[in-house]
Amino acid sequence: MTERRPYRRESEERRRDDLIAAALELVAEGGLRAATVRAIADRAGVTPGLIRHYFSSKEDLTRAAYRKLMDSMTADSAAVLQDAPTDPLARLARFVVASVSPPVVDPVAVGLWAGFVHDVRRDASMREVHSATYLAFRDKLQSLIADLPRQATAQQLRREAIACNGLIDGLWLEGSVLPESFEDGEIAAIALASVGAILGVNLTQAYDLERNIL
Amino acid sequence: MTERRPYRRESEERRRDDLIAAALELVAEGGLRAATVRAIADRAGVTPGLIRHYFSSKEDLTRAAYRKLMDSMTADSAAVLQDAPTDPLARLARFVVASVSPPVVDPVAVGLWAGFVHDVRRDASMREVHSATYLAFRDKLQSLIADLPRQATAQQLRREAIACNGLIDGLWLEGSVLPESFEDGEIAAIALASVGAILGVNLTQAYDLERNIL
DNA sequence: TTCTGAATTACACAAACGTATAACAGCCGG
DNA sequence: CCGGCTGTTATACGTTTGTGTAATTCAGAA
Repeated sequence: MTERRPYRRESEERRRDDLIAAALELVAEGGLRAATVRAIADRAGVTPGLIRHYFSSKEDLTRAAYRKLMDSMTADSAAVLQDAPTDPLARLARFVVASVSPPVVDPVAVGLWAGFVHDVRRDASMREVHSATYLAFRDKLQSLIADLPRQATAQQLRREAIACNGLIDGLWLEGSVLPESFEDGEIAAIALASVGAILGVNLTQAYDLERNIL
Repeated sequence: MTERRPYRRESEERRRDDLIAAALELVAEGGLRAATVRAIADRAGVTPGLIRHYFSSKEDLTRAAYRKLMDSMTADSAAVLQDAPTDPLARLARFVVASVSPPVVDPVAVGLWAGFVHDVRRDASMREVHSATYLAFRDKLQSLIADLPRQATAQQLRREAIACNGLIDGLWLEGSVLPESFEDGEIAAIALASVGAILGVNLTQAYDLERNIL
């Protein structure tokens, strides 16, 4: 007659969220390899069997976790523009800076992203999630660029958006993987100057101006 | 009396190289998870035990494979400048284009890189390999920029190199993960235009000019 | 040709993996 | 206060993992 572990019954939504959160933590720390059924259950404070009660397989949980990650990333970048200024230059400047600063730039996020790369390339449904998120971010960037007081063709707009998005991604990558190689604010300053150069506008000035007003 | 598998004795270098190559193939295909001792041995045409004869542990083999990957990447980028023109603008243009074109831009390479990210962050020796390779590439880029007929301070040079490197990395990433989202040569054209804009020079023209001469 | 030693195979082992199933216990409607 | 539904735990199974060790066989030296 051994003691049986006491437990609480939780709502399905709560349990699924907890399990997904636990899985993401583990993937961030040690890659998908570290996110075993037992480790996830332990982190979430339940026993392994419960996972299969809420997810038909470990792969199912993995997909759910990836969706959650991507959704929260898009939400973060969108939140920056919530109370943004009306001046197009200042809006773009703020968006750029936010994209290469914490919490977006974060070793954990890169680890998470890297952990899913292989599954994204293999699994069609995960690739779809990835593609949608990526294009949503780029489209938002492109709309911010289109609002600038300039003249530009559609093709030029597209290419500028791709370039700026690539620059942001690259700086996001480097800043996250090798954070000790850069001074505070250096990446943000570089991002502003470079995006401004690509677009032919002065983002640095726009950012500083709006900052001083506040 | 079962039949024992026949085999050939090979040099240590040959065997180590084969095992490393097999490990890299598997990591590229399915991440570190797929690179099991047995799978690597099978791919290399030997039995699993042999791996531990040449590598003290699987982790040891992993480190060796990562070093090999990074070394070959630096070698690839260096090879581009082997028979490069003398004009600084044309040299930089060629380097930029090569960095965002095959074989550098390659889904396999991104998969490989992503597969190692976690181990890079955890293991000090792997982080050192990563850091050295990254900085070597950026330094090369910075020296190419410094050769341009312009005036620039040391800090400005550093930041321009970081920006261009980030842009190249980002385009490398996007072009590799979502190759179907871009037309042929589009990424190269974007890279030339954007790097040129960041540095205040016309790289597109320099690239086309040198191309027409050949 | 024979001998020797090192490269290679073969086998074994404990731990950890994802999965399946049955037993328990918390909680809601009576 | 009490059944019964089901969320949850417990346990077990077959596979695969990395690793350790002994047996074998290839290739060069003598």
